[in-house]
Amino acid sequence: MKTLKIPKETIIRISKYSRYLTEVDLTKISSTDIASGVSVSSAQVRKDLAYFGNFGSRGIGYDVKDLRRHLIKILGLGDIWNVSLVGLGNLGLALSKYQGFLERGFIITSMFDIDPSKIGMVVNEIEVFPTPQMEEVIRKKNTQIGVICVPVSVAQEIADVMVRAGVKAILNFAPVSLKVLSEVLLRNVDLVVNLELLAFNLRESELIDSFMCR
Amino acid sequence: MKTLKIPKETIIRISKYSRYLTEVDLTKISSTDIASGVSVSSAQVRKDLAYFGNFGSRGIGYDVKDLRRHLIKILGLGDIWNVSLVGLGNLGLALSKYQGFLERGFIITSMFDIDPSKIGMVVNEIEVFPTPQMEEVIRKKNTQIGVICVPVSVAQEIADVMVRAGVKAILNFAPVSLKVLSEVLLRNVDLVVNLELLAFNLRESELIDSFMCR
DNA sequence: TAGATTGTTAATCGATTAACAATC
DNA sequence: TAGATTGTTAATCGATTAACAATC
Repeated sequence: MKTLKIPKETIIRISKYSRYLTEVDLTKISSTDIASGVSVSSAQVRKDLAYFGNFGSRGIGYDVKDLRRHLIKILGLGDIWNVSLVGLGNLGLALSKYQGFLERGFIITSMFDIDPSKIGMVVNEIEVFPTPQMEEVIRKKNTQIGVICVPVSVAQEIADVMVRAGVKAILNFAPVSLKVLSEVLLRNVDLVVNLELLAFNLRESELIDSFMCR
Repeated sequence: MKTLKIPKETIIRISKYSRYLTEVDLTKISSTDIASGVSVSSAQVRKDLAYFGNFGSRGIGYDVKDLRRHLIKILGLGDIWNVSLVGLGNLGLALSKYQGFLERGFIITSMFDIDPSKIGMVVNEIEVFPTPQMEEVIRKKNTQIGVICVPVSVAQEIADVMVRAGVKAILNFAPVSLKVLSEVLLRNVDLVVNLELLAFNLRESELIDSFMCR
C-alpha cells in the first residue's frame, strides 16, 4: 500500500494551493483558477491533487472549503512540531520571532547560542541556553526538528549534536553540505545562492540583449 | 552560439563547488573529491563543469586554483550588483545586516519601510527611506535587484513599483505568487514551506515505521 | 606501461504537459 | 442535451546516472 512516491515538488505546490485557498473568497473553484493563482499549469494542479484522492467534481470543479480541509490534512497542519533553533545571529534572531512558523504548527521550544551576551535572552517566552546544554535540553523537550543558523565553521558540529540528541529532521541555513545519518531528513536553505542565480540569469540575458542589438 | 540551455540546478551546484573550493587546501582535486564534499555524484560534477569548458586533465583531475578562478568567472562573482531591500521586519532587518550578500558582490544600496519607527534608521551606512520614495530612489541608484520582505498583503504592490522603477530581478520572501512582466526575473524563497516539507516527510516515515512494526 | 580520471555519449529515471474519455 | 471540468493515460521534456574511450 502507499507505494506511490510523491515528488517533493508536489508537496511544495500543495502547500501553495493550501495557502492560496485561504486567500480566495469562493465556494467553488476550478483547477484553472487555482493554477493561475499560484502560477502553474492546470494539469499540474489536477495531477498533484490526484496523488491524494478525487477531491473534485467533473464539470463543476472543487469545493473550496472541502479542498482546503483535505490539503490541511495532507500537509499535517493540525500537527504540532517541536523545533530547536541554534545560533541567534541576525538570521536566527529573525526566525525566532517569525510568526509564520507558529501559524503552521512549528513551535520553537528551545534556543541555543555560544555567545554569553545572547545566553539568557528571552524571545517569545523561550530562554536562550548555552550550546553545551543542547543535547540534554533537545532530548528532554522531545524535539523533532532542528534549525541551524550558526556559521559554516561550526555547523557540522551542531548537526552532530542534534542527531545525537534524537532530532529527526534538520533545516540548515549554513552554506555547507552537512553529513548526517541517512535516517535524518536534511533540507538546506541558501540565501546567497538565490541571489547568485538571479545574477547569473541577469548576465545571461544581458548577453542576449547585446547580441540582438548588433 | 551559446544555444545550450544550462539548468538552474547546475548553477546552484556550481555555486556550491565554488564555495567548497575556497574551503579546501589542495592544489589538485578530482571530481570524486568535489562530489563527496558537496554531496552529489562525480558524474554530476563533471557534467556541470562540462557545460562551461574543459577545466580538468584526464588522469590528473582539476587544478584547484585554476578551477576556482573559472567558477568565479562563470558565476560573475567579480561583478557588483545594486540591491534594494523593502520591508524591515524581522527578516528584512536580518538580511540588511547579512555579511554573506556583501561578500558575493550584492550591495544593498537602498532600503524602504512604511513604518515611521523604521524610517531614518541606518544599517550599514544606508538609511531607511519611506516606501513612497521607492520608485524615485531605486531608479536613481540604478538598482538591478529588488528583495521583498513585506507582508503578503502588500507584496504585489511593492513588486509593481520595483518593476516600474526598472528593477531587472526580484527575490521574494513573501509567501505569495507575484505576477511580474516576463522580462523580470523572479525567485521565491519560502521559509515555512521548507519546514512543511520536512514535516510531511517525517509523517511519511513515521507511517512506514508503524507499518514495519506490526 | 599501468593506473587514474576526465569528457562525453547513451541509458535511465522522473517530472511536466497535452489530450481526452468520463461525467457533473 | 450542451458546456464545463475533472481524473487519468500517453507523449514529451529535461535532468541524472552509468559507462567507457580518450588521455594524462
